[in-house]
Amino acid sequence: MIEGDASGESRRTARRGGASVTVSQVAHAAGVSPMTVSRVVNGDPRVSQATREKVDEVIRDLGYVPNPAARSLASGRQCRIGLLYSNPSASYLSEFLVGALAEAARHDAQIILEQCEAEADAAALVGQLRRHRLDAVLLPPPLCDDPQLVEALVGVGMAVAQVATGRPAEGAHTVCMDDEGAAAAMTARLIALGHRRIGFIGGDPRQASSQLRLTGYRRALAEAGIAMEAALETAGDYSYRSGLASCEALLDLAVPPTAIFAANDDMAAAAVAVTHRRGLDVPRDVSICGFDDTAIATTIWPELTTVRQPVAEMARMATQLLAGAIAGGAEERQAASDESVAFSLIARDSDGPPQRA
Amino acid sequence: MIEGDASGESRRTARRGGASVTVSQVAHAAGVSPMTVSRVVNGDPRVSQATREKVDEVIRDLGYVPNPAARSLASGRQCRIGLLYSNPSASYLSEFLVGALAEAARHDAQIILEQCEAEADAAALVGQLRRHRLDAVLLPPPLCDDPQLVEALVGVGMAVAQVATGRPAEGAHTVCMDDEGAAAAMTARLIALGHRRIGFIGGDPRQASSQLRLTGYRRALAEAGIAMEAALETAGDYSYRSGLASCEALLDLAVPPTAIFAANDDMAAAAVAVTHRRGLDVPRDVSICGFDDTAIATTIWPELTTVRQPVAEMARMATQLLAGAIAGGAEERQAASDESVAFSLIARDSDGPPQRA
DNA sequence: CAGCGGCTCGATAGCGCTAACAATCCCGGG
DNA sequence: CCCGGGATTGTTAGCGCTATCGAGCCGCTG
Repeated sequence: MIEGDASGESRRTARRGGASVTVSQVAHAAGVSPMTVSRVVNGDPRVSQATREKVDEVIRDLGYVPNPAARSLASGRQCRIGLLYSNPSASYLSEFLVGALAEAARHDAQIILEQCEAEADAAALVGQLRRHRLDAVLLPPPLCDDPQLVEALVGVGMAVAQVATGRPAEGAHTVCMDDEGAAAAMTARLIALGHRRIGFIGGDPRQASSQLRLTGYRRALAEAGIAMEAALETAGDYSYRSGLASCEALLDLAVPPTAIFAANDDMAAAAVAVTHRRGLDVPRDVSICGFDDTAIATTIWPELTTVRQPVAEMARMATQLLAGAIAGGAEERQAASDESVAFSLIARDSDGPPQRA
Repeated sequence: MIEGDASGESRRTARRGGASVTVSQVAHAAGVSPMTVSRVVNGDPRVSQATREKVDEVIRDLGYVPNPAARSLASGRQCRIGLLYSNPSASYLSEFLVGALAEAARHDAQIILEQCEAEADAAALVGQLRRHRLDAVLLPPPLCDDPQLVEALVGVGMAVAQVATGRPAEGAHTVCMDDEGAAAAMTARLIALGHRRIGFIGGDPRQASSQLRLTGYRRALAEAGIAMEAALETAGDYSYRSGLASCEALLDLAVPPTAIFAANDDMAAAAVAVTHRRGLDVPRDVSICGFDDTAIATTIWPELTTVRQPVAEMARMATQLLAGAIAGGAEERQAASDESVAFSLIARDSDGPPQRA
């Protein structure tokens, strides 16, 4: 009897830990019904300006925050997004996760990580996903390039977003960057700096991006009227080790290139290491450019001139697409959208004009 | 009459998209009450073996999966864990996230990323966290070493887990690795290989781990009866750039060290680069060891011998601690536990016995 | 054989929120 | 002055699950 409403409140908090404010409390304080509060919170347009302001004020005063569990239970709309990954580089995954999680928080969506081997049986995988009650799936490379997997996922009615894929699938959302254009732009940059012999270190041929980047490189050369030379195109696989070997081969040429463009930063970093070991300076003797703008690009010295692939932004967009698709229901899910993000060239310290021999 | 409950089902799915199986359906099919199904699902011991088996079977047949939203609404226990990060390295964050998310999925907990500047006002931050309805906070380095922040968080009754902190706070859970012991072990390894002059590249003095690693290095030297030498201890700040400078200084000594132990992998990678650029071989001329086993350790060549800090595992444990604390309620939250994980030495190709001069 | 405690299990009543529909109000036209 | 219709707000009834309490049942003691 010491506190008037203690019994009511203690009863409520008996089960729960936090004494959280509910719609009813807000409604009572604002002199409206809980439904109206709900409408205000959800931005329903059919609420008068006056009411909206009053409710908003009470919400602020009381520090009301909607309970997401109750919300998704009542509305029947929930949002669990699986992120299937196999073995992308740590920095890629990290940036991807940051983007996806940031957007997920805005939609009260949950991101569920799902490790998955590339060779896994698609059917078994789908079963696993259902067991986790996933409504949508985020597919970063290289998984996004597996047509069987994507098809199986779309087949069971899941919203699917392929990020940075080279093989857009029917019914799946895609968020891509113009890899070819970016590679062409970087090559053109080197040409503009005065380079005529530009070596290229290719990526893993099993990933679609590799081909696109090579094509971009060739296109830029062609547009500048520079003859292609097979010896200047070496085959890597996106690993540092392969970059080492490729760069050695390039520098061993009778007439070595004055610039090397690697299809990712790891290989570019390897090229820098090889070049240094040979007593050459970067960029004075050899210009070296990378691709992706991953952590290693700014870790090593000199910092790499590279193409910035906005991974976080792409993950964010993909997540948004999925959240929208889930909220919109089956109809909108059909209208899979293809978004594209802009790349940008990040000029740092690893390239410059060729040495005047 | 072909399907008895067809009408009921269609009515139910009118609102919702997915025709998900509910407890009631399972209960009906198993001939028990919904409550009993709930008990089985939650592993309540007060259910007879026979009933449990029957229900389990039906659950499997129907593919029932509990609805997490309903569950957390009904039980009042929800689990939103904030992950405050400032600017850790991408690979660290990535591994951390993977561990945390994996464990979070097991507890139906949600991880919410919260970017946060180190200088941010603790009070303002706490408000922000409440707005996101966080129940617990995961604090990776370097944020975990901010006493004000931790205190403020614990003060408002949030469960807090400091990961890899050097400053355990009252009332916070901690998950740590024995940095000092690991540094000592690595140093001892180099000594065992025959090295007597071992250079050390220190980390950012503002982070607690730096001091611990330096202490471990010194302890191992002392235990081996090797005199310490100030010139062999250089000051870095965990960045590649600082590793470059420190390594140059070390190799410029009148009698350069035969081995270099860097307090993290980035600086060790820089040391490898400098050594190579001087025309020296690693490990033949200089052994180089790192710390953390981040991506760069296996990216560069030779791959670094380093200390593996099980970041994912630590994040996993921290998340588990938090999930437990939230589920347990206020009483258990008091009993903040301090877990410790084992480090391990990863021997790769960057170290070996000193050259017989 | 009444009575008691332990073991299972079911009925009830919400958790906080929102769809769907009902009610109300205000306005101008008939 | 009454009525239809748009704009605004309230009422009802759950969403799927679980906390709580009580009912039924057993074997046991006195």
